[in-house]
Amino acid sequence: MSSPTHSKKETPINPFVRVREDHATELAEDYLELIEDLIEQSGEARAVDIAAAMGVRQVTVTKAIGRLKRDGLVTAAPYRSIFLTDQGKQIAKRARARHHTVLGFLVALGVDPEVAEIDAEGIEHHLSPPTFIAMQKFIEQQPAVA
Amino acid sequence: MSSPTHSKKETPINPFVRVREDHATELAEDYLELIEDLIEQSGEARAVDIAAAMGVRQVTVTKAIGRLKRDGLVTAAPYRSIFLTDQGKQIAKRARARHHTVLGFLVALGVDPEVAEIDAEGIEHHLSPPTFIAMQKFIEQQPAVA
DNA sequence: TCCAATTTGTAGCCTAGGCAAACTTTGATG
DNA sequence: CATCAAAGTTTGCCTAGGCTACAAATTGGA
Repeated sequence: MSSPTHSKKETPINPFVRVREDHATELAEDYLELIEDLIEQSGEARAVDIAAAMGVRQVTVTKAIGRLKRDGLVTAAPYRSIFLTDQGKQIAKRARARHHTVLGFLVALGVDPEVAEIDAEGIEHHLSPPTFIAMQKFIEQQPAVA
Repeated sequence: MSSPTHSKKETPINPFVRVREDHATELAEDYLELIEDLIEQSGEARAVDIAAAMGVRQVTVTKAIGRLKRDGLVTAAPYRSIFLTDQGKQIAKRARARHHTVLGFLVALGVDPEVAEIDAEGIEHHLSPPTFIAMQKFIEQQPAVA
């Protein structure tokens, strides 16, 4: 059962390597999703609100925004609020869809929504497409939760 | 500002804070579980094998082992192989049980075992007890997967 | 026994992501 | 329009967790 060399982009064979790669993008996704939420809810994304939501100090947000800017995911002028670039919006949208699915899945599994919300945040960045699809199928097949 | 900080700490921690805390212990758990595996499989845990399994350089293993030593989870003399302390064994045992359950759950969900193995590594560190129990129940209720 | 390959350790460097303290900018209010 | 609190930034520090390059110890084979 050696590999039939299906020319797909190589997914890391090593699970630990995969996890390390996931971690590298995970915080960025959380920030982007949060920024989009704040803009929708309150019209703008301010560092003070991001810090409160993330449970970190403002200075930590400043540094994180700097990285997001460097990577072309947000735009931000000093002392002004933060905006997503198109690329940032795309990532935020995918992150939100994934979060929504994982949350729905956990609830369908019977997990309390509050607990599901917390756990979803942890696991949503570590799902390969097949697992994601399996969760979606499970939600669809689920009879009304009694 | 009027509220004098109702100082709760146990439950409703911010999901992002929870994830940060999980990340702090996650690598240690992976190392401990791996070390135990290596000891069982080959009689001893050597840095070179740990490095290969984790997908990192040996120097990275040396540093990680140093942290585990500092935290009382392993013992290791220079140029000798690595052993788990009782506390380390306990953590490894719990980690392995969790891994096994998550893997079984994903497979029961219909995910291909190879994919499940990779995804399990990512998500097993982010499950609260209720979610864990829900997964166990799901496995039990599952009819034999044909 | 001795030597060379393997393995482990050390030194030094890097980025991410945290923090506190001090400073600057903004904007609301008299 | 002066002031001042809130918000944001800068500086400097820390740990975790990666890396390369090199040094030292161990071990197996001739």
